[in-house]
Amino acid sequence: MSDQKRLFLVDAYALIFRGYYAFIKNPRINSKGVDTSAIMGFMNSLLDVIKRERPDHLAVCFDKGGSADRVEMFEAYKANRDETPEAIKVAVPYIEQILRAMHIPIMVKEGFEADDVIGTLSKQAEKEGYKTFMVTPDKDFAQLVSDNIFMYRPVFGGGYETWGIEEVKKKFEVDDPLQVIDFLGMMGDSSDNIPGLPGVGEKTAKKLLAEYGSMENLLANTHELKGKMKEKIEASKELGMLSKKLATIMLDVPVEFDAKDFELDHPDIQKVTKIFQELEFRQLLSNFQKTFAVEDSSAETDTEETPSKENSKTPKTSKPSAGAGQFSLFDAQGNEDVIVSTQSSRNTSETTSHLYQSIAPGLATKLFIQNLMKQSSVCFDTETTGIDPITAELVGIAFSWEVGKGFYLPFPENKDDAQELIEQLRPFFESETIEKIGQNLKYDIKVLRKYNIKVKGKLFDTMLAHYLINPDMRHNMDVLAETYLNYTPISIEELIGKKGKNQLSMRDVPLEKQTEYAVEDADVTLQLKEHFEKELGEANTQKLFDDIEIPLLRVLADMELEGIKLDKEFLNSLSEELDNDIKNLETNIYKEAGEEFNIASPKQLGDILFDKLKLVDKPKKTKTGQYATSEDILSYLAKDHEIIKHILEYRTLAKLKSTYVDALPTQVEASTGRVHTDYMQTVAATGRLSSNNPNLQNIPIRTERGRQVRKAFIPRNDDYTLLSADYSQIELRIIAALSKEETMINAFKHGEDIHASTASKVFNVPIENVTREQRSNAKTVNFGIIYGVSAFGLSNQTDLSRSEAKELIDTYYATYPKLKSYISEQVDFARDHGYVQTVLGRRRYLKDINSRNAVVRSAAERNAVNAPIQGSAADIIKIAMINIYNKLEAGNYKTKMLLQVHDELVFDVYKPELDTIKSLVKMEMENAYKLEVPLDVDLGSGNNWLEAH
DNA sequence: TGGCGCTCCTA
DNA sequence: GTAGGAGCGCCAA
Repeated sequence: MSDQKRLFLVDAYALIFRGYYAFIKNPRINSKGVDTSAIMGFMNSLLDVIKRERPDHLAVCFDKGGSADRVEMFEAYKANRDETPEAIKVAVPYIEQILRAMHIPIMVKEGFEADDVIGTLSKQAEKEGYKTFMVTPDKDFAQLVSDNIFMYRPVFGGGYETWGIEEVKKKFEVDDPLQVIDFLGMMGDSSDNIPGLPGVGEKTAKKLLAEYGSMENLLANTHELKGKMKEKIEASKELGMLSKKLATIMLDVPVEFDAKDFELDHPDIQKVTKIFQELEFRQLLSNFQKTFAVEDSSAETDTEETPSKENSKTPKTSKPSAGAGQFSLFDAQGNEDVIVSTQSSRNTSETTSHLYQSIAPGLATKLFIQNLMKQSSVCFDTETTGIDPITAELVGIAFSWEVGKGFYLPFPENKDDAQELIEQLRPFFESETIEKIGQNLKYDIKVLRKYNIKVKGKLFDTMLAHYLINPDMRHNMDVLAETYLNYTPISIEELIGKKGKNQLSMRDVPLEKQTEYAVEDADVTLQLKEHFEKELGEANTQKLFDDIEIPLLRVLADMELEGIKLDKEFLNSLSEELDNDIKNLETNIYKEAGEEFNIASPKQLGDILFDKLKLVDKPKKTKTGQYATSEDILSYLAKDHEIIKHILEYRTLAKLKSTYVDALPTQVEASTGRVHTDYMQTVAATGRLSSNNPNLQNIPIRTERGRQVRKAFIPRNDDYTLLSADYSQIELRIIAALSKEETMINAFKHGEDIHASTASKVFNVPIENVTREQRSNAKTVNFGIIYGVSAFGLSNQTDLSRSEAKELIDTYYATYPKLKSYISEQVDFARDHGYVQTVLGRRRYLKDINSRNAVVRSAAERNAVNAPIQGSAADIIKIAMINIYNKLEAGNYKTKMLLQVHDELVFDVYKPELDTIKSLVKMEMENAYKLEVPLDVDLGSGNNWLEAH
């Protein structure tokens, strides 16, 4: 950096609002009931800027009395801004007080906005040779950017970005920062009540700006525009010029830049401390003291007066220059071989006594591990730098084996040192005899696997336990602790802040806090385990837990870490093709509609189709009062209107492009070059898995165009091939077996086409004479049964009328009488017991089964029918997965299991192993569970997922 | 910036 | 009629 002097001008209200909204979900209320969110948010940002940048000159600018000039120009200007929230009103006097105590000048000018004050000051400072940084998130300021004036913007996820001329040009697609005024004038700004040109949003504004360069030039050439846009803009020329004026920041405010006055001075630490204590800002106070520690010796005196523990532990030698609030993880210098007790009680819950200790490196760690190895059952919890286990690094591990007590082992940031430490723990994690307890162990296992540690021995996962005990509830630790232990753990947000704005990494949290948080989690998890252990036995789900969910956890961890290879180039070319077609459709649709609009907006689309084009007399509406434009409604109209056909195709292609073709390549993990989905083992109430980030269980297959996406999923290299194995009609087989419906069982035993067989019986024709339509209707009823049919639903799904549908269902039940009685037995069972269960005893509780509300009750009854079927199918494939996994491990195969899609498994097969694997997989899947109906598995292999099908 | 509604993809 | 996840538009806090 040059020795040019640097001036920082802070936009007070913008940062206050930002701070306030950052805490909107759980506002900071102190013991006196004052909402301090806004003050805290603002002070955090201010200290952050000072700490990072150490400015020579600094001032904070406020608005006062709104802009008289602007209000005169446009009466609606800022008129219908919402009432300022109470917390912000309270905040301002406090902030002014603090700023005065910090000796930071406050700039306000009656009748001017902070924008104008900052604009004027920065131009003045520029003339005097300063570099000015405008601290604000507000994009309006971009118009002021020059060679010596920059925006200093807090960004999503923490940190700041500096916008110079180049950045502004790029962001706004302009040639000169001054054009930002034209841009804002065209687009408008609802929060500032700048009206903008009607129908012009961000995209159009950029387009117009690129073409015309300025508002004036655009308005002078409106004859070149066409269609609706031409009309609208021509009618709004005055509004356009007005908007531009409103967006212009004034540079002639009567304020004076005074270099001396703006110099960043030593704060009056005592005064600031007093205010912070009054507000109960402990963390902020210690942060403040650290920031100014070197410059003012009174900081140390003050520190001792502070009652808070973390402050008394603030290392007095730590210089701010050492980095952004970094705390050495091993700050127990001089006695590093001793176990250091950090805190012995929580500030918030005095009712709970506990002893949480952090372990220093060296001898203390050795002694700790010796002790650890003597335990028979230990709860542990890893703390990492992020939530994605593939990129996250260990920050520490908490251990607990006695309620109320526990230890925290911090990990060094250096990779080699971290590996060295984890090696010391290897005997523990790989011990077959020590039981490991955790909440969501799949995560910890994946993290540890990256350090080349395979967790062995018995496992107890409290999240999985609770999933079996009560699948309909949520299973995160905070909820469980509150429900079962009547205890509220420290929230992660308290530690690292809300996600997004300035969220810290666990590594930035002081060791004492890490210890409290991490060990508390381990302690709570241990207590939950004791609780759930009993309940598992009572619910008779112990076997399901021990034999299915726990073993499956390791299987899933491996599948997720493995990931699947994606052909990015292929998707890119697919994207281009789609883009082409979408653009063509767009042109056609606009032509047919007579104007341009956002086809992706159901609202706008509905207005065009039904208000403007009046395609239907009485259009259907959704419950929110919009016109319904869903696929089934539109396809009904498609034969009469060309535009509908185009819209439907547009939607299909746009969806395909945005959800799959464009999204998937961005989900490829850089370090592995593969996509790693995350299987959720505890969300589906029926026992199924779900998949996300990305969801690989909903990759298109039904349409020709859509299924192309599957070609992008490929084997790891030429030595491998993809194998897909899927259960044929597993749910129908299950219902046939459970209901003991002989007719259906026999059809399966004879390998008949089940839908044709059903049609033949229901319509009373020989199976070879079944028509396509008959088969299709039979198929719909077959599926309907699984979902809990109604005549209404069936008639909606087919061309049949309500009464025809009812007749079909009646005949169906007459053909399969046992099926009918099975269904009523399930409902009766649910009424009597309050739950239904799968073949393995997985329960789903149905609290609404006896509801007096018929709609609610019917829904529960459908669940009573469907849950055991869907759930049993889930049970069966889970067994198959575990068995296959074990065989693959035992046989040391190179083949890996990659994906599960409810009734399908996908493998990356080493070609020489293909035949063996095929029969192994088929064998394990078909024999995973014995039913009276044979299970049948179809296999396919190929160079991509589509070919494998 | 977050949540909700709508739509659409899967088994 | 069952079970999910995700992208987009839109509006509010």
